[in-house]
Amino acid sequence: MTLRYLILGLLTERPMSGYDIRKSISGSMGLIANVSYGSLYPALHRLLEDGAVTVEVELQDGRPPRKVYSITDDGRQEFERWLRQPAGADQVRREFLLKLWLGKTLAPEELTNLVEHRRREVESNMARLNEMRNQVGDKAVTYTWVLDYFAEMYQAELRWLSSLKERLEER
Amino acid sequence: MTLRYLILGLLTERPMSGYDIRKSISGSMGLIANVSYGSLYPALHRLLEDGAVTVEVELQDGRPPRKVYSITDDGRQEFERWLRQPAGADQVRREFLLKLWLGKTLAPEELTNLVEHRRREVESNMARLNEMRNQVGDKAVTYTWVLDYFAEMYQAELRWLSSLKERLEER
DNA sequence: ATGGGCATGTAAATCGTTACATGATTCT
DNA sequence: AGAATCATGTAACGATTTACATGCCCAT
Repeated sequence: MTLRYLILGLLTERPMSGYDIRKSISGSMGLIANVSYGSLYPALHRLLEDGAVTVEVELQDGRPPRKVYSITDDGRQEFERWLRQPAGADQVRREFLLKLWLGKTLAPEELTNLVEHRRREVESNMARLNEMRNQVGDKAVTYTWVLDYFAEMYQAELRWLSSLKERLEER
Repeated sequence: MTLRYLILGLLTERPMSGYDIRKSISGSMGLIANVSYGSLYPALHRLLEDGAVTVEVELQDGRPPRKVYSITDDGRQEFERWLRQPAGADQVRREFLLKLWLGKTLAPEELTNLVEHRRREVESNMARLNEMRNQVGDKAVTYTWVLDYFAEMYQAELRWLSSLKERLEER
């Protein structure tokens, strides 16, 4: 259901095709959302049916036609209503934590592997985050705040991971 | 799919009924997982079909019979295999962040509301976490590690929230 | 008496991913 | 020559939530 509002939110900035939306999400918003066409296109059709968006087909030669969606007043209102409603609870699943939690039969070096693997992942996420920071461009302030959020989280996790590593080495 | 392994993991400790499993999860594991009966019972039936668990029915008077599930050797092996496989990517959705990200039309005080609301939630999560810490009992060490993880994360988020609040007050 | 705990389950609805289908153009 | 980009979509499958259905016991 949040995909609906994510789309509406993006369309408040400028009209876009499904393809554009996809690119936009996996680009700058890749950290908090990711979408496949299999969910995106049906969601757009649904929004159209509900009158929250309109389409205009742009014919191109040598390319499939682009269907450019624009948000309507109704859509804007729906989006603004959602924005002001209290946010739903987080839905988080970290398989890594589950394995750690249930991993009491793992040998110390297997635990170390698990932890090391995680560390590498967090570090690669952090690298990606820093790239984003270097190309902020004309994005809204709120964008930088969200980047800061992830920076804090990654740093905290790295701290935790290294203290965990120490405890594992002490045996 | 992780529900399958979560169940198996819990059953390595002791045989349990579906009801027990549910309680156990929403108790000590409430932070990383939550399960409804609508997914739990079918998952148990599936495990039984696959020979990963066995059942024994305990008749009780004045109560519905308990179906107590025990893990089989096959189930144990499957669980151990899963445990040693690299963990899948995190799946995280924080509606709060999405609203912040898209909230460029929100007035400063509306943003403040959003942030304050979030702070209260994080703090109540932290209180819940501290309760858990006080009743660790005979849980495995890995349990405390996971608790530490959440403590770090909550603290980091609170830091971020207060710096955000300051920036909002500066206008 | 009313709500919560005990205890099982099914059905419908929702949400999302993966894989498939198509096909031209441009970059390496 | 082959990969990536542009651009749309559907179908099958999988996971999960919510609501429904049932019914006794115990504490307030």
